[in-house]
Amino acid sequence: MDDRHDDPAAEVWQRIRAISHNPTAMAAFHQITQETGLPLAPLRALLVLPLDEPIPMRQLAKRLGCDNSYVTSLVDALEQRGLAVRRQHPTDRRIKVIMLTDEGRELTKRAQLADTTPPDSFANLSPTEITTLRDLLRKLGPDQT
Amino acid sequence: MDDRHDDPAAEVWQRIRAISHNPTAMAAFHQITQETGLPLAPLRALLVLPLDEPIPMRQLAKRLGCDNSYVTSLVDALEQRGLAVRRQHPTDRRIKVIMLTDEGRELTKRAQLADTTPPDSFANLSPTEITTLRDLLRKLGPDQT
DNA sequence: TATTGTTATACTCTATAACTATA
DNA sequence: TATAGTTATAGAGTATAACAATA
Repeated sequence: MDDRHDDPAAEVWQRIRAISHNPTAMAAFHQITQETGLPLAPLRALLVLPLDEPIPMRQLAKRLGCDNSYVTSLVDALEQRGLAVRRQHPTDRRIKVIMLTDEGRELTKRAQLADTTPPDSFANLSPTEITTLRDLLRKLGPDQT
Repeated sequence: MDDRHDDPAAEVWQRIRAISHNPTAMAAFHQITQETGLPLAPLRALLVLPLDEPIPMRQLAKRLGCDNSYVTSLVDALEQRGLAVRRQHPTDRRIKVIMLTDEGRELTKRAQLADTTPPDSFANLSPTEITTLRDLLRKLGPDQT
């Protein structure tokens, strides 16, 4: 009657995507965008910004896997809201480094927590089941150093 | 040294998202967009279109979980490329039904295959491991009738 | 000459509001 | 009056190409 789950591998694949796209999984994140008015993309940019150490724009582009020109607008959005500032690189004057403000640091920590906290349904699994699941997922790689 | 995996649940959560966003997982899909020039969103729309039975625009909007006005542009894109056609509903003249063409049907089947085929790394798991994984993921819901 | 960042531009994705035709 | 679809518009996300300043 239900032919979607004939193939266990297909069901696994479908479920992995369903869980990761689960709206409740992104709820905390969207909550932040509501409160701050900061769009999702700049908020994500915060996740790859070091809390303490300034990094060049170019480095941010590499971490986000996006174009340099797009980083300009991303950092514009952060700077407009006082979450980050651009500074001159001490030796190479072509480079601008981006650095979180205190406010930006607080928001970043909050975003990181929202980003790494598993959905509530994880409570349905025992610790043993979680480690079994972890070991199986490790085999699906990619290796995460 | 590596403090990302202290918490097994956090690692599971991270890996679930990493696997589902794996670029190679979307490669077949992007391959189709390259070949056909059809953007990603209209291609996804094909996935929820029945192969044989025409459905109203409104129904398509519901299946995609998007606004009616957006369906208009989605179907425009499909129609411009000869993948689907609009027809009058036989009894209610407000309604337009959308129906796949032969070409659209072929592309849809190809897209469905690309969408449901698990990544190659699934070969790293034995059939037993796959079913174990499936059972654990079922507990993470949501229930999928 | 090569590199860093910015600007201008354009395309995709998607929603809201106003509108037309039909029920 | 309510419903189906369309149009106009706008904002978010993102890239390419041309450009300025610096190395």
